Amino acid sequence: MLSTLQDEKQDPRVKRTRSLILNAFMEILPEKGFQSVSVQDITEKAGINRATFYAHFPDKYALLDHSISQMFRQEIEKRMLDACHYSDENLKTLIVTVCEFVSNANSHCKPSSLQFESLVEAQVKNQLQGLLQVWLEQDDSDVDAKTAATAASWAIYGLVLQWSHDKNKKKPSAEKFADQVLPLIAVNLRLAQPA
Amino acid sequence: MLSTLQDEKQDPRVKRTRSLILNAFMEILPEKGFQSVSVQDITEKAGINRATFYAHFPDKYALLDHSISQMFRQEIEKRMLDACHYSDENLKTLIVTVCEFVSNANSHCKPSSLQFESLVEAQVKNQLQGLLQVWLEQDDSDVDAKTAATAASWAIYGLVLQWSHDKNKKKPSAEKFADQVLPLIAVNLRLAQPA
DNA sequence: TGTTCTAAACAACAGATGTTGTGTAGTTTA
DNA sequence: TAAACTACACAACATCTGTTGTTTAGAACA
Repeated sequence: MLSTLQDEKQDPRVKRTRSLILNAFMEILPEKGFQSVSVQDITEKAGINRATFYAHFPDKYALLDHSISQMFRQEIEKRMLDACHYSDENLKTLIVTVCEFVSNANSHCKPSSLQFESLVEAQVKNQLQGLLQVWLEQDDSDVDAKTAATAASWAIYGLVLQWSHDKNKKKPSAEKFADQVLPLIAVNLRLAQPA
Repeated sequence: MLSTLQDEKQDPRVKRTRSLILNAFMEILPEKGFQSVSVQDITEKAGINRATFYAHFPDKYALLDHSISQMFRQEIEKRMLDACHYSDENLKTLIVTVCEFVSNANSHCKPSSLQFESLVEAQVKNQLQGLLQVWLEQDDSDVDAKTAATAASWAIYGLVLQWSHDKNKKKPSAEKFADQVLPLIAVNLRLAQPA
């Protein structure tokens, strides 16, 4: 399921234990939800001693943060968004990716909680911002890449969250939604002038 | 310091205890920082029993959320931003307000923590979004107020946060910063078309 | 293969959270 | 003004977190 991160030589026990923790966490999350899962729950499921958990992660929040980061990065890599340049088509794919990711995160972790959602948010926004900034810097335009990437990544996330919380029967598909908001985002990516 | 919220008839003990909690919290926060302050600390400072705290707030996070909400609302009301209409001038004032609020929050609560910052963020964004939506709905244009307010409030917060974390010697003042990002935000508030 | 190093198990502890039932005190009502 | 209602104090409890020192077991090294 979750592949190991570090390709360099690592003590096999460390890799094994870390993998046990991550796998146990991903199994238990849909059952219990993030808020009510405890470190004790996770370590029981993983079959390791609770004190060992703290050698790998400072707390369950760090574990969630790491898991989200890894999963979202996989979604980006799967679509090769990290290896392409800025275009409206790629921006649309990015927005759809975020839609799908947020929807999946919320439906596989019931009941959701504020802390869960804010960690998902922080992680996804961070990666969005990094990616958009790289895209813009490759583009050789005179836009302030950092400012543009910040405004756009935050706006994307805000809009996606609103879309994902939409209980309306007429809620558009992720594709249609992305088409609708694309102009709004694209203009941010063009308008930020260097100070 | 903190005024009571409920103007309707409320048991004086409830008001008194609540006020003790809020005041104690605001006193202890700059000393200890949010992360290391405990409910026990707060109730000791307030001179009430710990179990009583839970009759008023489910946890310290809810207490922080409530405090931020109230303080930010006061900042909005102080500048009468809740009683005016949308204009570039008022939008600029709003951005400056957020800058000042975020700067003050971060400097009066050292060491800051992720959870503190994400609660400040959630609360400020929420109020920003509400206010911008009201402004746009009053404006009688054909823009999708909700979408525009979402994109803009998130972009404002993202940009302000980046500004507030800027360690650069040449960091612009809040006023100058607001001038710089105003075009970026303003265009969001004009571009969201009804679906 | 034996030695050294490192990760994990284990038990125990202190501190904090969240809850509960009972008694006390303050407020409201008739 | 007494009775009824409600908020708070209090003590106790279970659960969880984070930490620590010691022992055991696995991995790396010579």
